[in-house]
Amino acid sequence: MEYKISELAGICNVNKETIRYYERKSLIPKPYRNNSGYRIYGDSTVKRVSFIKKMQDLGFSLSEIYKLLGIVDKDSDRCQDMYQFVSEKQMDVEKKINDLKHIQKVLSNLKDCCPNERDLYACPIIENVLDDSG
Amino acid sequence: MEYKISELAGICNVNKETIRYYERKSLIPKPYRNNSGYRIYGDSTVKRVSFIKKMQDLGFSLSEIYKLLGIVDKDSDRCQDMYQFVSEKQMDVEKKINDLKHIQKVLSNLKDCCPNERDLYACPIIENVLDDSG
DNA sequence: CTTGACCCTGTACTATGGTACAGGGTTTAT
DNA sequence: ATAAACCCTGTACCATAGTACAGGGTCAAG
Repeated sequence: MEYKISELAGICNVNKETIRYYERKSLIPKPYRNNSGYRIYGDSTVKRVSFIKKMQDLGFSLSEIYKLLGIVDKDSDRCQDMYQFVSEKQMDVEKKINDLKHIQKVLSNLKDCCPNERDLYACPIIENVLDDSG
Repeated sequence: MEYKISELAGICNVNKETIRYYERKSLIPKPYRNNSGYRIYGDSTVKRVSFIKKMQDLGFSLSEIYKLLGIVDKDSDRCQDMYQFVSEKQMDVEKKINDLKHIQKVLSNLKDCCPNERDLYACPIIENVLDDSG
């Protein structure tokens, strides 16, 4: 399948300016241009933009994602120190999961303890986040 | 205990400009000032700044944190719609944990499959992130 | 054959979350 | 009593991740 920029943007649920921005930042390859100079994308770019968005949601920065995409692109420069980079990310992700589980408990307590919307501001539970977060 | 701005910043491991920035943004209360106009903080601010940093690491924005702190401050304005806000955040957090678990698997596969650092850029596993991320 | 919906480039602007001065006062150690 | 190491305000600047707009070309329908 072939897509013009707005179609790609629509499928990936991003602004088309974002697509051009990713191109400037070399996060996606320079696409084929038709006779009018329009950018024409294939399915691999759909996947790639979706991947970028996914990773971003999970707290990876665009420069980290750029590095990870070095593997996809088989770019030996960007793959320098990739092993260590992946190891560090593993630890980050581990920690993030644990912290999020804690937050999950706190949010859940927050609701259980104050089922009445009006009472929330007096709820003592939020203090636990502070107490446990050190 | 009482702390001057640099002490607070040191304990919380943030820049002292960040502390003043949080004050401007009303994320921390305006502190007591001594005779020289110096900001003097107590332990509650240590907790509060730590909480802010913790939540930030977990993907909450400062404006979301501001809202959550409305409970601590018993501010009925900021607590408007808090119940719904917390419910939404619960779902976000749930989703984030699941996605991070997936990333964890991918990162782990990435290392297992290519124990030689030089081979990483040829590793086929990263494609899975793309394939599974839709 | 023109109107509207696209596309292009280039540049400027935005929000978020800080960070870095400049220009001045205070405190502390020698 | 003076230098180093703090503190103050105010403003400017930075990176990240976009978003908007000006000024112009292209294409498809009526």
